[in-house]
Amino acid sequence: WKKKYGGLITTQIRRLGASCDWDRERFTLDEGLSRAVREAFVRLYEKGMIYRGPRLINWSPGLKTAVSDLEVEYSEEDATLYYFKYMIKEDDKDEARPRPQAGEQDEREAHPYIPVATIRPETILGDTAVAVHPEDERFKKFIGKTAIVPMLGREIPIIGDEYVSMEFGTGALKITPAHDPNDYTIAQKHNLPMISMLDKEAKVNENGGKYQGLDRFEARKQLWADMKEAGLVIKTEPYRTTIPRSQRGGEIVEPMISEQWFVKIESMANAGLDAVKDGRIKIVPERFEKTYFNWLDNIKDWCISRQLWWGHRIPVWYCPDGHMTVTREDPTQCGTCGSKDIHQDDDVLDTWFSSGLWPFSTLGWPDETPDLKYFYPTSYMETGYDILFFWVARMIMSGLEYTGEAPFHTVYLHGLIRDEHGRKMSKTYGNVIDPLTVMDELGTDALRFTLLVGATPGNDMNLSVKKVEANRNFANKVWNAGRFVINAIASLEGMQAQTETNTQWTLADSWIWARLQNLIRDVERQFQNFQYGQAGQQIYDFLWSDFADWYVEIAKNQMQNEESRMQTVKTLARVLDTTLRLLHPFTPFITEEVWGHLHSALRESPISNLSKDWPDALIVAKWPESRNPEGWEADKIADFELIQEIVRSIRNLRAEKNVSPSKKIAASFSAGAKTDLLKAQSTVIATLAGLDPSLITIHQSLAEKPADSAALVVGSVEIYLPLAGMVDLASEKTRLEKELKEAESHIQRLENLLNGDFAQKAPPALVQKEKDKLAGYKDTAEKIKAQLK
RNA sequence: GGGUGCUUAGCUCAGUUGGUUAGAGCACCUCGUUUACACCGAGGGUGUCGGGGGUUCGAGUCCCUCAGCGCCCACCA
Repeated sequence: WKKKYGGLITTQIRRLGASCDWDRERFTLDEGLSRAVREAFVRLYEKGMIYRGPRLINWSPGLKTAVSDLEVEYSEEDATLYYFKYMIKEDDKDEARPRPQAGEQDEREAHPYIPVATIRPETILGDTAVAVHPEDERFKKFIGKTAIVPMLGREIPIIGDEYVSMEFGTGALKITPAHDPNDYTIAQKHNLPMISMLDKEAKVNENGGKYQGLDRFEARKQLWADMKEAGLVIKTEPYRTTIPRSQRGGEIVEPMISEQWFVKIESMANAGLDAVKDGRIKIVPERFEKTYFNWLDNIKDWCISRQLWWGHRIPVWYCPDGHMTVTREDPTQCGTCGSKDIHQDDDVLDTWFSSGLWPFSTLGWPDETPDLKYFYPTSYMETGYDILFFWVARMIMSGLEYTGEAPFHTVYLHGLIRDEHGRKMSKTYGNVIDPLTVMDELGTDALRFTLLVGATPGNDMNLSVKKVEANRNFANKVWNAGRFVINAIASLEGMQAQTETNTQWTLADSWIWARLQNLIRDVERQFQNFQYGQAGQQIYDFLWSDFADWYVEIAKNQMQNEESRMQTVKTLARVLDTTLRLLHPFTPFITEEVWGHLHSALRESPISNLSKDWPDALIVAKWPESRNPEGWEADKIADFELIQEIVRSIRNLRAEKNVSPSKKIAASFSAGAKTDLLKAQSTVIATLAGLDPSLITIHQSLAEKPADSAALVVGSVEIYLPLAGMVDLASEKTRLEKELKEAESHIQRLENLLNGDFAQKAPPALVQKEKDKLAGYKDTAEKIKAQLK
């Protein structure tokens, strides 16, 4: 069974591209791990931290096992509240009481009772007291007297306890210590007997008189019917309450007294608290530390026994005299009396008992193996927040208890995946997204990228196929960008290798390289802060917008020219290489594939020295590092951004005027201080904006504004596009006026800002930045005004 | 009841220590047969950042408060 299902799980994990050392795969019932479990149990036992005792536990009648509090789910459901009479014993009646007359009040005097309400009438069979509030004027006179259990006739005391709320229900409470946690607590306080009235299948047992053998719900019906017959029933009413159900089976869980094994948890819990409080362990996101503290502060002893066939058996042997033998090796005789007639405890351990040992049981503990020395303590624990208590807290407690060290220094918690509207995925809704199907249809990389980029730590994520599709498109973009670069490398065939020194980098070359350096730094920073989604998003934007939409388009042009072809291809290859490295953890398959092709293309090319230090596979290639300081080449970036703005505004105008994209048009620039820059970049501008290179004029200033032209102002640069026949003077005026208004509103805003306290109190660099901006807008506004004239 | 998170474009969501004119994908509209990609390219519209108050030169971001939704924990029979 394990081979089949365990194999399925690891197949899925491999399919997702998890990069694990599969030789170290471990299963919780492996011999080594089992030995660790035995060692852990015996150690705790020898320290007196494990005990066996009666305890009210959550019993699952279907699974026939105890389930932990954490495995119980409460759901609000419709139920019935049953009101009935707890008759006071006749003998206790006041002798001086007057004879009953007609009417209820008198009758009640004659046959006094306490009204009680319950949701589970069958538990009446296990009642051992009736409790009222000691200050309750209605009932306090009954305290110390005796009540009669309906149908059974058993006599039970009436007690006073402040736990009882006078306002709720009837103000009186029946006490069933063996089947209710609160009643259990009250019973212990008052030394009440505990009567179990259900067996392991939740049928009434021998304590239930004539109801013995009935299922709990059947007994409820019958008992109530009989009580009705006997005149003990007051009424029933519908009631909404929370019902405890088993997380696994879904059936109603029954609190029951049972013999179980427990771990005294207090010292382990305190150690676990300290490790997070003093920073030895950090939980990401931080808010879960509070949740963790709250749980450990209120923790109860850990019930570690389970009545299942599946698991590590509890290593305790009993002899007929009841001696217990607890040893690391299976014993052949009783450790106390030597009896050979011994049998092992039937119960197994809670699965989390063994899972809690995982960080070191997998490494050979308790032996001081080389693996244990090298890998323990581990570093990061990555898991879903839903098992913070089940698993993480127990690994921390166990790690500290058995090894004296925190098992890891950081816990990173991810959220749960829901459907696109935030609902839990369930078969009933039909909203389940099967990851295998998604991977088949859209690719593993697309799914991985979606999961990584769409999620923020500790927050649930709504997954939709649409998102995966968008990222499939991205993977396609990576593929095609790769194809372009590889073809570009092939186009160098026959060229002589150049030395680096005579290379002239263009503005675009410098810009994309500087942007890449910024990207490397940003991604590094995002990773440090566990912002994996942000990191992925930035790489996505860089590759798609900066590299593919801008640089590749410019590169096409630069490659036309024999002289600049080689250095352009070099830049293409270098940028692609670095981007693929950054992207690899997100989309390992396609990046590995593209990189492999890139590698072999380079090897055969005149620029093969670019790849001379590369390993055989991207997965083991060095992670990129930026050696350039923050702000490096900021002026080049600013220059290029001006070119981008110019191109965008020309494209914008063309779209507005419906100029066919294939039509190459003329343009005049009045560029002022940017004249040299624009002259150098005129080919770039022409290519990207659809201008005719031979019809471009760039001057510092224009004596005369070209007639019949549309005018644009980008920063301090004026652009004139002679669109004879397409330019309507009136609409041009409107457009320019609109732009002027916009510039003026910026000027207004900035002037207000700079005249306020901002100038004095804000950091000077920031103030200067705003001042520069103001100057820019003023310049723009002046130019637009001139054009309007 | 205690705790915690969410509320940002039509939809699903980013927005890292408070600092430009708040972003993305999808959807929508216009244009495009440029030899990497139509799973594409160019352009376009949409926001009282849930309401109110406060701190600050400056708030989507910090504090208080109210409302709605979700989750965790505890469960008054």
